[in-house]
Amino acid sequence: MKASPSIKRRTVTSSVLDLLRDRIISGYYEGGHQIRQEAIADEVGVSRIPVREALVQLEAEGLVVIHTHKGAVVAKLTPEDAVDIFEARLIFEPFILAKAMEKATPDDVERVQSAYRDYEKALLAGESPAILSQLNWAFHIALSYAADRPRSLSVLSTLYNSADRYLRLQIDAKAAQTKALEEHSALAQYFADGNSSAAQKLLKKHIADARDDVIRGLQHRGTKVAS
Amino acid sequence: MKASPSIKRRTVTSSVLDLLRDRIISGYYEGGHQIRQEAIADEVGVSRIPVREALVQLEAEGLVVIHTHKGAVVAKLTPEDAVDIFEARLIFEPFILAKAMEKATPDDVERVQSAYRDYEKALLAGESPAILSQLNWAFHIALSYAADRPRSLSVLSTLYNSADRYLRLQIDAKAAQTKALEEHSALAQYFADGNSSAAQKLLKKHIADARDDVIRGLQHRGTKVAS
DNA sequence: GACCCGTATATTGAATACAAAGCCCTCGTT
DNA sequence: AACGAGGGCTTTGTATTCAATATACGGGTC
Repeated sequence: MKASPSIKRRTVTSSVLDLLRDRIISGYYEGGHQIRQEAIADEVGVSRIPVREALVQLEAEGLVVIHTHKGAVVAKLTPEDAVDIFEARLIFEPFILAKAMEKATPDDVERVQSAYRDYEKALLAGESPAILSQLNWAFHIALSYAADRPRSLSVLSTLYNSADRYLRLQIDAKAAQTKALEEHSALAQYFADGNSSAAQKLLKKHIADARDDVIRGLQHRGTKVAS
Repeated sequence: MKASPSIKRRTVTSSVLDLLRDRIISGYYEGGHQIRQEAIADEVGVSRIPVREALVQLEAEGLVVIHTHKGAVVAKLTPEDAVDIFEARLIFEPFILAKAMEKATPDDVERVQSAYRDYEKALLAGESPAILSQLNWAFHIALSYAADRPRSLSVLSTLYNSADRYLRLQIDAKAAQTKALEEHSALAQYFADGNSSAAQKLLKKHIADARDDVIRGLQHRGTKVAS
């Protein structure tokens, strides 16, 4: 089974899907925002059918909630939801990492190193949060790649997208990004050394810290986001 | 499998979704089976639109794979996929169980007991595999309910549906069901006693055994299913 | 003035109709 | 006979159109 998600030809539905997902994750659409099918359709210059299908997929990803005959609303960001997501990652990612490290080849090690360098380069270049987020995720993907577990990867990917929404509203994004870089450096080293237990431990801390930062941030914002 | 019975009004898409999901999980559609939109539409007496939307959701659940301009194919059952799914559950479910037990109230205990009795009753009554599977899942849901983690539950639910496909082709279903009943009994007891570590340990064994049974079964069937 | 109920409108759900891509078979060439 | 080009057929992707439902507004009643 060759996991090749890119073989899918570009379709209108997928374009709309990417557009909407990006707007939700980036915070352009805030939690509670109602997404009107026709508004999107008119804006992009397509019919409502691809928009509908994109929304269905977004609901499966947990980014929107669809109420029958009432339409799609961007999922709200709450502390409870953040804990739900980040702790799921907390349990899951180190497990996948362990599986990956069991089977990792030199190519896999190089993939991790490369992903690390890409992130570092982008951070130093002062790239946008969107770019950094993407490369951050690419690094985590690289860590998991060798596990060769499409299902688990899919679960992780969904969780990450939702987690990213919370990460994007960090107050001091710069500090978080720099901290991430340092931890990625160590993770990449442990990966290369085959030190699985150290890698897992650090990854857990990495995610737990992110969770705590997010929670703190949400409390700081008060009820503004919750409701 | 009725995730949200009361909230969402019954829609054609959801009916088709349930129908197709059921056919895939039950094995009526084998892995590799091509699902023609128009065939389903004609059979049910609806247009292709709801069928398409149902297929999109099924792809998100990992039950079908959609190739652009080529259509939907029922996901194949392979040993690698089974390991992927069952080990994801193996890591995830005990974690959710622990979270649930931290917060469980007497009502939650009663919910687990009730789910256990329902399964026992159905097994003794010689109910169909479909019914037993549903009640089996209902028991696991009951164990997780108190955790109050919708995201994690959703992940678990998806994993379980796919896992169920493998469980359904067990050679000796009766033996597995009886074994499950015994383990459920002990799990329910640990839950009631608040013995979290014992419960987690048993749940892990429960899932690991299921994984091993499934793998054995797949090997026994040889290449017939794999290809 | 508050509340209930019907109607009007906006928005989604589904069906029909049209466009485009993939597949398969034929036919011609070598 | 093997191979490749082309065309027709099948199936999916998208647009357009019609139907059903929820929300908002207004009139009537107490």
